[in-house]
Amino acid sequence: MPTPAPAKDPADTSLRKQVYDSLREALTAGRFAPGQKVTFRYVAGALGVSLTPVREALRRLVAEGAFEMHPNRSVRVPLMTRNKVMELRDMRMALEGLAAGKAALLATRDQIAGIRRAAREIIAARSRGDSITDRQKVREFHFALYAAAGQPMLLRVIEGLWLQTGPYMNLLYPDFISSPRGPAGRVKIIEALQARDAASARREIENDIRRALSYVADLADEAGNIAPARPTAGKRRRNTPTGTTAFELQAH
Amino acid sequence: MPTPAPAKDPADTSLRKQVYDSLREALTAGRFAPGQKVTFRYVAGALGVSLTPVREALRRLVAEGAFEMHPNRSVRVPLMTRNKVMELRDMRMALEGLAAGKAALLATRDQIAGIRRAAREIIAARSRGDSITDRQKVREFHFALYAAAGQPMLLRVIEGLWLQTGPYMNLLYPDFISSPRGPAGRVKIIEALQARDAASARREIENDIRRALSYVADLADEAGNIAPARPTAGKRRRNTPTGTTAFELQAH
DNA sequence: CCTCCGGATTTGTGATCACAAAAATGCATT
DNA sequence: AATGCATTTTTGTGATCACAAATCCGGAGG
Repeated sequence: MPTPAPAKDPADTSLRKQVYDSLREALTAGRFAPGQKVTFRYVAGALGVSLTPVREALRRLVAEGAFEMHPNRSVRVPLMTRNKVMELRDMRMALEGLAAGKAALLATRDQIAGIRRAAREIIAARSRGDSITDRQKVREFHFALYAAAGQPMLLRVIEGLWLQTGPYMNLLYPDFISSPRGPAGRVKIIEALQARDAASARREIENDIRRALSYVADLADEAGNIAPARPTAGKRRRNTPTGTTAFELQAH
Repeated sequence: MPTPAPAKDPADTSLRKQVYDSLREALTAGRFAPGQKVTFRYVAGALGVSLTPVREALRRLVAEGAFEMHPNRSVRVPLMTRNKVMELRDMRMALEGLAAGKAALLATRDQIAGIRRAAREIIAARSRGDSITDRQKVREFHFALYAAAGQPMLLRVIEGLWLQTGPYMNLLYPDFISSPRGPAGRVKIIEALQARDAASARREIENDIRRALSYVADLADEAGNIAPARPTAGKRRRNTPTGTTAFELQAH
């Protein structure tokens, strides 16, 4: 039973961790609107826990940049301006390029096989228009690659950057993924791994990230407004749980 | 009055922030021994606050990698192995090189002046053997440079990496800083800024970090894994606590 | 209709309590 | 003296309470 989530620490059953995972999952799944205010008591109510674990989970996500806390001490989902996306793009190019280069030098046969399998599953999902598993497998492909670099601290930082870009990667669908060069880049990466060609692996990853994030950046204007859905102009009266975007809770 | 500390959010007077700053400062000042256990109640007692703000501050530092939490749910100061230092070295080279390159393209005349001033103060402090202000000014030099890149998210990540390497940078003193190429590198960086030469600025920063962190990495086996460690020896567990370094509190 | 101001409500912060897991301690047995 | 086991102490976790700052809301005055 391969769980899609990294499941980094299966032994941690603390409520704090559960809240953290729930929020993180909801964030990457785009279940929070950019700019939306998130109160401690709302999350606590939605998940049926007290404030204590919610505070710690939310604060950690703030420290990781997944949420941001304003001087008015209110927590919101960050708005992405074009400049911010470009900044994340450059950081990701630098670090994921570094990881890909290391991976090319160190990847075992089994690891390469896993990466190739993820690449195949991306093509399969994409061919049948399943954008959900598409995104999931893209993530799997990348992190299987970076894990092969054998640098856990680097992996953590990269995960943090993905968490920040996560909500906005939905914007790549369905238009961007129709681009012809998508699969070709991954093929080249796998070839680079087999050839132990670090420079090539690095270059291909950098190109991949540059293309995708530049595309996203062009969709974000300076105000942080993004094309799809969410007019958001209208004021919300009370943040009754029905008014805001659903943060579907799993009962406890 | 330029306060040496970044003072990112002067308005935040919460106890949590104060505890966070105290711990961070104590950590970079080397007032915690690597591997030392840090309990919530100890910190709370030392600073005269309740557990609540301590928990949140410590957890944030764990999220940032400044401390690490073991599966036994005990918080400790991380031990740096040689591999970890090398990993941090490569990450810092990538990100700080990126920042330096951007800074070369964007730095204003005033910003360059500030960077040059920090460089002069490094030389002054070093010539009179004042390693405390030496380190402080080195930090100032680097972050003035990176701030000129105008990329706040990048700056945050770099700060996180410095926080992790911080306790071990004491190892550079007093031997390493006698190395002849130290001042020359900074001169070249400033020249690169004036010439708007991004590639050169990047290369010089990378060289600087490579030299310093490689030096630390070679010491890490002894410093990180505690002195004894006969390669063939058996258990020899008990990392003699070195008498619990003082975490000097400021009363409240 | 807009602005400003008052109180009522919401919301983050910090302290305290109760509890369970983990570590430390003491004691008896071999 | 060394080892196994039960007890006590320490320590992290989560819930709850009290409080102050921020926000919201409605009405008076322009």
